[in-house]
Amino acid sequence: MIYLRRVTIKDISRELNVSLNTINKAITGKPGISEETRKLVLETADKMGYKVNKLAQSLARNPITIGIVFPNVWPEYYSSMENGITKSLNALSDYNINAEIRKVPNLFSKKELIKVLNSFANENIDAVVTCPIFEGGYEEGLNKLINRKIPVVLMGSDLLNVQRLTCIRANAFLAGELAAEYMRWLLVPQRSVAVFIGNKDLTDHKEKVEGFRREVNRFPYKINGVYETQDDPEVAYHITKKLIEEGSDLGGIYVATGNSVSVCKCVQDLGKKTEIKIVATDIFPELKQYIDDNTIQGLIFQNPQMQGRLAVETIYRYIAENKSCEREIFVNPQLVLRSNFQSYLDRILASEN
Amino acid sequence: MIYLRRVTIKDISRELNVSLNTINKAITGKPGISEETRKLVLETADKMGYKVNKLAQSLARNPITIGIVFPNVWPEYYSSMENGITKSLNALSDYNINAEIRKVPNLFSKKELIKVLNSFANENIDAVVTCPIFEGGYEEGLNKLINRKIPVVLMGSDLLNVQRLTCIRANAFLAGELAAEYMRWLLVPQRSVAVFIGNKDLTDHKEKVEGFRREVNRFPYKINGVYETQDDPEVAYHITKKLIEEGSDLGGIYVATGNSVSVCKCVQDLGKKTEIKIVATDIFPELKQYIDDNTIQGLIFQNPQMQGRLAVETIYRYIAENKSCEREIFVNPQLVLRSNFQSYLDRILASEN
DNA sequence: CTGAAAGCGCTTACAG
DNA sequence: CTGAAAGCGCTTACAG
Repeated sequence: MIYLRRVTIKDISRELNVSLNTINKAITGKPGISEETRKLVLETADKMGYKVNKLAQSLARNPITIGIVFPNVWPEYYSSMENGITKSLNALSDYNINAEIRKVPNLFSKKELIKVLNSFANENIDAVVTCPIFEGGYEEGLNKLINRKIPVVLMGSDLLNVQRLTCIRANAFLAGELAAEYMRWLLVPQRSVAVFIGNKDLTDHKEKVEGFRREVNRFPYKINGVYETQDDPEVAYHITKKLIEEGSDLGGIYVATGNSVSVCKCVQDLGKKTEIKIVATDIFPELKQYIDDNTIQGLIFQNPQMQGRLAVETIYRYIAENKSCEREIFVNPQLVLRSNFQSYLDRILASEN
Repeated sequence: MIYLRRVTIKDISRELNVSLNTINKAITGKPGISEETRKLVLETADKMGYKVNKLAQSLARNPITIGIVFPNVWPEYYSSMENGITKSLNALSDYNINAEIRKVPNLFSKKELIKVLNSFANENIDAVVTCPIFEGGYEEGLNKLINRKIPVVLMGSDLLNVQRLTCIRANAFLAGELAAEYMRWLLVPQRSVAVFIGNKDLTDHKEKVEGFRREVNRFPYKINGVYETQDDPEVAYHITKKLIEEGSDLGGIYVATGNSVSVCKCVQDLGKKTEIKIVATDIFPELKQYIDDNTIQGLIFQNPQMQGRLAVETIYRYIAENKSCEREIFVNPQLVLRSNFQSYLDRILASEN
């Protein structure tokens, strides 16, 4: 392979005897030239094997600003996501792109979220990333942005009644399936499994239950019930305790939400560690002890960091490079056991500083 | 966050009344200025919060060429690796970097490999990536490069007696551990497990066995034996058949190398599908049917594509950005089950075009 | 050891 | 609708 100088707009300019400005307009699809000229330029560019140099492009154009807003909860999930966002922003910092990150207090802060979205609409922001939690209620803020042609990327869960650019989220259905498939090997015959979620109204949690159900149907075991922890560690502890004391046939718990630490504590407190198998969700340092002492047999890692990275990269490509994107982008869950837990944790912690 | 113009070398130049060239020399560590000036420039740059713009840098400097050579075998592994390499080269194409990729016929082509390395040494190549398979025998070619200060990155396995820049490889030990930990749940009590490798002399395969052994020691099951398939599907079939016909207590097979398809076929032919659990290695389309019909219960994915990506990115950072790198870089294996197999396969296939 | 100039490949006002 | 010029932030010969 011999090094070949790349074709540049100068080459096209020379070839066609047309100014650089005209070529730029043709290639970037900007108005102000005749269709005839545009066609000629595009054809010649294609023929000559021209490919735009993104570096030169970024260097020359005005900076891009992304507005980002998400709830200040579930640190093991949202901090990791923010981390992914920050990481990819840094990676793109030379590309003349920057961001404005804001947070709203909790999952239920719809009004606060709309307020932030409105302020983005007035601040000359080029694109917005946000995390809706429930199935609706954000339209007021989002539609104002969309009407102004500001692309919106949703993360975590989708909204059906909003013309967002794309939605990036964990494949929750697959997470549920994977948990059920693994649980099958852990379970002693004739035992049933309880599923813990945060709240039945959360799309993400609904889908996990659905996936888990579907997969369980293939196997000779049953779901004991689906329980809402309301994201409260005490509730999680209490439900676990009640289930165990009921003396049912409980053999496993799939914790599809946070609070797995409470569940582990309870199982240990009641001396049921070897009897009840636990498959939990997400990876964070507090889980290490429960992994090491075999209270937890497996984890479903949702890779929130990757979701953050994809959000920034997708927007960048859309705005700076004019590239279309998939209507939905899924991040696939991974199954993590004791032996590889540490390697995941290391990677997460390493990327946090 | 208000948009702040970045500090550039022009700003420093103005501040110190020193030419751009001098500042460039100070910052890039090039010779030709006094220590005094260098120190002053570096301190001022730091104080002003200067960060180099890599885009502008790449645009201005001469192109970088990487020489890459690996054996033309194990397509499910090396093609994926090459794919990762090509992908990241494309991603970096605007950065004024290109590559020269060569292949040698097989695992044992030491002489051919050395010949390619020698030609790289004479071709003004800025860095070399190669895949040694055995523990030695490549020194002649590698040391010539290293003596000429051309950085060498090893992939797949390491060489102890060579001053390579870094070695990027799958964490084979962890792959073995993970396989053993999962196998534990699959295995019916009192059954043993056979381990299939390609060749006992391959570092990678040795380490897998070691990791598998270590983890098995924690559990109440035994290793039936370690068998070499010599990368021959017929040998793999034959060994499987012999083991099953011996009527031993065989309950599972960990296929740590290629040829898992032969193993599956044999197990099916002898009607032992439900009795013998299989954990195999790598992900490729031919495995789909054996995953779907539950002949294979799990896969250890070594992410060869990621290894390729990391090789290119590491070299780029080292040469273009003058960044040091870790002495060893490990890619961690992942456990894949039936429910998420398709999502991995899709990703691999999608990235192949 | 230091500086002034040209150039990398593109975009962006601005003039015609 | 089209063009000539300046500029993005750096590097690279070359002159002094």
